[in-house]
Amino acid sequence: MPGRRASEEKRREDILRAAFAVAARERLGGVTARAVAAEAKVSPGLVFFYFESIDRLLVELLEWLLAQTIIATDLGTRLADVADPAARIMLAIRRDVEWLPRQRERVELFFDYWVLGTRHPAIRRMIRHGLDRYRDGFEPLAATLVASDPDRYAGVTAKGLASVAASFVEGCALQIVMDPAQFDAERSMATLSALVRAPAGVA
Amino acid sequence: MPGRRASEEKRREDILRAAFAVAARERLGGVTARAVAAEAKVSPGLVFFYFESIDRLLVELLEWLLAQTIIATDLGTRLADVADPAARIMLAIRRDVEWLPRQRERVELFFDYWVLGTRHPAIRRMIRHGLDRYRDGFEPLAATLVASDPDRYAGVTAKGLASVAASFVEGCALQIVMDPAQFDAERSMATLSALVRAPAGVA
DNA sequence: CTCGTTATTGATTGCGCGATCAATAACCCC
DNA sequence: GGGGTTATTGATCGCGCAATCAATAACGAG
Repeated sequence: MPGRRASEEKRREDILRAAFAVAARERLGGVTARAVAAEAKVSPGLVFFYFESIDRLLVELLEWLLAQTIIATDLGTRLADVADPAARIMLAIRRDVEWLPRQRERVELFFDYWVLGTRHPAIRRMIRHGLDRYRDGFEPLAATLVASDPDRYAGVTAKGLASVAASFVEGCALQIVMDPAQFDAERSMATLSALVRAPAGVA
Repeated sequence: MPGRRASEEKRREDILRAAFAVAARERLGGVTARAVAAEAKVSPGLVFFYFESIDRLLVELLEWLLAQTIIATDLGTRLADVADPAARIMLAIRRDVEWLPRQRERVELFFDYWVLGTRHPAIRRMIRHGLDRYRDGFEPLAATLVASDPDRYAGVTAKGLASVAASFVEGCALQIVMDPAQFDAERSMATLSALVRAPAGVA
């Protein structure tokens, strides 16, 4: 029945949360006005009252998701406790790789958005920005590492190392989402450490 | 006008090629019966005559694509000419990373399929299999490398190394598709080589 | 030349989607 | 408690899609 119920931000957030619930369950393709409305227990029309279009809703959902996830990544930062620069960056990588399987729904959603972004300029920009931020997060760690032993890391730049680290983690994400059983995070981490001859990042 | 024209495999292939043309231009979402039919200059109905459903068409297109691409990867195999095992695997990685930007359409298509695969079991299996094959392609190279200097590569297994190499290349693919201008393949390769202290794979 | 076969057509059906909007019920203020 | 405001509804429109199918034109066989 029509009429005022909740107002302003409350409903917006309800609907966004509902959209996330639907997306987590049925992926981006399942996020339709009707499905979101049903999940939020409102009428389809209300979705368009708060978000002018489904497109707009998707953009705002991605914003919400990015904000949330970056915070989550910053949590548990005891990286500073690790003295050895090599061990520190390995730990950072390990932490991220181990985080992936636990947040598989979310990672899958990111890939959905990633693909959507290849055609949707606004989303593309947001994803780019997200990836850039992720990569840049490695840069201070990489810089410290390179500075700590210039001979060993001759030819390695902080930017280059950050980029390689990001590529590696993102590649792991791909494999994990597609076939979690097949992917052996421990083996990959051990291999990486042995390759680079650095501590494996086990705290 | 109805009637017999070409028959059997000819039309099937026409339609598959048309589907690929459409997909390359407009991505998987653009592959509709109408669009493919228009591209192949036949009527929409004919698409269903040869492929029972659009789903089926997409599966066969992926098969076609995988077959083609694996062949393409095998081409130019002068890897055997490179004596040093480390240089050889680095060259393999470099070759793939440099291939990515040139075949961006195709890579984007793979990602479309990848997303589709997260909900479509048959496609998921095919993509998994493709990724496995890709990873396994590194394994002989990795095995030779490890065997060539067991001390240096203590703790590195062929499987682990192959997996790491695949993750890295796949991560590069992600970044390249999203932001080709930003991604510096040369820098990444140089960093990787310096990290592993192996020749950079420039022939 | 004819007749059966078959590849091909295009109109059609049904569906789910995004989006719109007039009607309406809940709320606030005076 | 009445009237203006606004959040909310649900029926509705138009669209593009996958899929169906009766009609039909091209062909081969005899």
